[in-house]
Amino acid sequence: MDYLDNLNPQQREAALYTEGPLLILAGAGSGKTSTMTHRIAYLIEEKGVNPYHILAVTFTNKAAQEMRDRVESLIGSGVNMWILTFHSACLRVLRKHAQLLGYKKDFVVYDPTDQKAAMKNIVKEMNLDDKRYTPAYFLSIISDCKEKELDPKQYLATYGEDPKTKIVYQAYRSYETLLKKNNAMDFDDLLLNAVRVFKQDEAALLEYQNRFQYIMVDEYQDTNFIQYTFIKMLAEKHKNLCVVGDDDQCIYQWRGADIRNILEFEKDFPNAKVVKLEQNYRSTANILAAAHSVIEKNRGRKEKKLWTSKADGQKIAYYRADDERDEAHYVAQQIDHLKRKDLRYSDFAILYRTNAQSRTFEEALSRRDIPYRVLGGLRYYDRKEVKDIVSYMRLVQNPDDDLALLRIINEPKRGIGARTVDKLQALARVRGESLFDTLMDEEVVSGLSAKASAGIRSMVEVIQQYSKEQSNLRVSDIYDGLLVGTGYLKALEEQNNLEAESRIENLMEFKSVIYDYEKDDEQLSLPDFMERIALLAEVDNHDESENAVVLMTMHSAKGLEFPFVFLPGLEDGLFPGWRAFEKEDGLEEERRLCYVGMTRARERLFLTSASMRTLYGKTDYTRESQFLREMDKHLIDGDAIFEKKKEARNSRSLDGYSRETPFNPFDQLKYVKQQVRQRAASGETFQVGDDVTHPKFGRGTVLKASDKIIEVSFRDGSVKKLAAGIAPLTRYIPKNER
DNA sequence: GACATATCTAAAGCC
DNA sequence: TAGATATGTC
Repeated sequence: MDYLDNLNPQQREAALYTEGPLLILAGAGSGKTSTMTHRIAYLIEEKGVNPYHILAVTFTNKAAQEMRDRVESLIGSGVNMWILTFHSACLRVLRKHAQLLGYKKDFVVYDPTDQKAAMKNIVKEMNLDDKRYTPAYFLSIISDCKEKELDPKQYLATYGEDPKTKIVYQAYRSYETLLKKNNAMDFDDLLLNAVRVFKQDEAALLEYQNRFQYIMVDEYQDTNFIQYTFIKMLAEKHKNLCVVGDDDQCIYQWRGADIRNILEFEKDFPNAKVVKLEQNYRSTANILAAAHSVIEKNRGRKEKKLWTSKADGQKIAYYRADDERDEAHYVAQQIDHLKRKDLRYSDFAILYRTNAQSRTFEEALSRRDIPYRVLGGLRYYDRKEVKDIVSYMRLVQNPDDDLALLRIINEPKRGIGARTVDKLQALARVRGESLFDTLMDEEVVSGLSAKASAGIRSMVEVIQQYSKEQSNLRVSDIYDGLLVGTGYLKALEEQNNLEAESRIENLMEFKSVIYDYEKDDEQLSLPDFMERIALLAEVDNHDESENAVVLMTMHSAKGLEFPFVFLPGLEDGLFPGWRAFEKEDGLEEERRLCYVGMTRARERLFLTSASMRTLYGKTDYTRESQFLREMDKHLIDGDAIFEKKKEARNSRSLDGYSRETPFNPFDQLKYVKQQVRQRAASGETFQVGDDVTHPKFGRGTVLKASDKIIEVSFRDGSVKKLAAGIAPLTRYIPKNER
C-alpha cells in the first residue's frame, strides 16, 4: 500500500473513496491520471476487486493505453480489464448483442469517409438542390440526432413539419436503411445502439451492470448525452461511479459535449462525494497565474484555483510580429536559441487555433533545419491510397460491402466510368443482390466493353480467392497479395511521378503498421485487424520518442504537456475565432481552449500575434486578442505593447473600412444598422463612379445607381446588385483625406 | 472515360 | 490563396 504514498491528501482521498458516486474535479496538470490509476490499483490489490468487475472509459485510444500501462506498472502484471474508449466499449457490447437489433454479428463500422460516400449516394438519388443540401449538412444533423437519441421519426416529431425538416427526415431514413442493408454502423451508432440494447434487453443490461461494479470515466466534461446515458445505465445498479473532469477544459461543446453533465453530477447522483484536485504539478507559478487570469473571466464555472509549489519561473513571453511570416520566424528563432544539448526538439510544441496556420511554421522550421512533426490535418487513414487498399481488404472480408466496392471498382483504372457503375448498381438493385453478386454474373460482365470485363473478371477472382483463404493467411500476406493482384501497385509505379511515389511510400508505411499488429498478436485475423484500425485516430499517432517539434491544434493538445509551448495567432477573429460570437457561450468555449493551450506549458510559454495577417487570400490588420487583453500584464514580458500601440495600430487599415468596424459581429451588426439609419436620415446617395466600401465585400466602384438599386463592381471582380438605402455601403475616403 | 478548366469555400475533430 | 469538387471538352 506504500504506492499510495506518492499521492497528495486530496488525490489519496479520491483513490480511497471507492464506494458510491464520486466526482473528481481535476484541474489541469493535477495528476488525475495518476490518481485514477492508483485508484484502480487500490481496488484490485487492497479491496480484492477482480479486474473483471472494473470498467474505465476514456476518449482516446492513447489515453486508454496510457492508463493501462500505468496500472500494469503499479500492480506489476498484465490486467484483464476493460480500459477502453467509449466507442470500443460499445463495440464490444454490440459484437455480442447487435443481433437483437437486427444486425448480423460481423457488422462493419463506417468511418466519416464511408458515411460521406453513403450519404452522397442518397443525396444523388433524392434529386435535391445540392447547393443547399450537401451530404455534410445531412450528416451533421443526423449525428446531432443520434447524440440525442432521436430516430428519424422522433426527429420529425420534434422539429415539426417544416419542408426542410421533412427532407432531412427522408435523408435520415434512407441513410439508416442503407446502413442497415450494408450491415454497417457509424461511430454514433456504436453508442446509440449499445444504449438501445440496454433499453430493449433487460437481461443484457443486467449482465453488464453485474459485471461492472466499479466504473470510471475520464474527461467527463466532454461527454455528450448518449455517452452520459450509457454510463448512467451501467452505473445504475452499483452506483460506484467515479468521474474525472475539469469544466474549465470543456472544449468540445460544438461536438455535442454537454458541460452540464459535470456541473450537475451531484444532482444526478445525490450524495455524490466531490474531491477537488487543485495542486498543479506541471507548470510554473507564472504560467498558472496567467492561465487563471484568463479563465476566471468565464461565468458559470466551478470555482477552483490551481496552486503550485513550483517557483514563479520566467515571465510569459509575448511577441507582436509584423505578419505571419515574421511570427513564424520568431518562433523558429526562439526554438533555435533555446535548444540546448540537454533538450530535445520534442520538448517544444506549437499549438495553433486552426490547421491552416501550420504552413508558415513548417516553412520557417525547415529553413532552419529544425525537425518537426505536424499532427492532424489529413489523417493518415484518410489518405486516398490507404482508403483504397482498406476497401479491398474490406471486400475480402465481406464481398457484399457495396460501398467498398464502389470505391475501388475503377481503381486502378479498369475502364469503368460513372455510367457503367450506374447501370450495374441499378441492375443489382432490381435483382435485390449486392453489387459484387452482380459482377460475378458472367452474362452481365460479358456485356461490358472488353477492357472493363477483363478488369472486373480479374478483380472478382482475386477477391474471391483471398476471401476463401483469408483464415489461412496472415494479414500482411493478404495485403501484399491485394496490392499486386489487383494491379494497384503497378498502376502507381507506372505513373512514375512524385505524387505516386509518396503514395507508394504510404502504402509501405501501412504495411509496417500491419507488421506491428502481427508482432503483438500472432493469430491476428483480417476481421481483428479491420476492427483495430476502424477506431484509430490521429492523436494516437503522436510518438513522444520522435525528436521533433510538435505542431498541432490546441484541441489535439488536450491531455499533453511540453516544457516549451508557443501559442501563435492571438488575434481577435482568429483566436477567439469570429464564429465564437455566433453562438451563446461561444466565447467562453474559446476561452477554455485558451486555458487548455496555456496550461500545456511546463516551463515557458510564448504568446505571439501578427499585426497583419493574410488569411484566405485577404490581408488585414489585426487587433490583439481579447484574451491577451484579459491576461494579467505583470506576468508578461517582452513586446507587451497592447496598451500603448493599440490605438495606432488599430487605426491603420488596408481599405479604409475596417478602421472603424468593430470586430464583434454583434456590434458590427449594430454599427451597420446605425450607418444605414444615418444615411437614410442624411439622404446620402451614390453616383456612378463613386468609390465605396462594403463590410463583407470590401472596396468597390458604383456601376449603376437608381433610387432602388445600386450596382457595384467589387475589387474581387464580383458585381453585386444592392438595395439602395439598405445596403451597408459607405463612401470610401482615401487615406490622405481622412 | 480521361483530362482540363471553372467554381466554390474557408474551425476545432475525440471515436 | 489554395484545395477540393463540379463541370465542360475532347
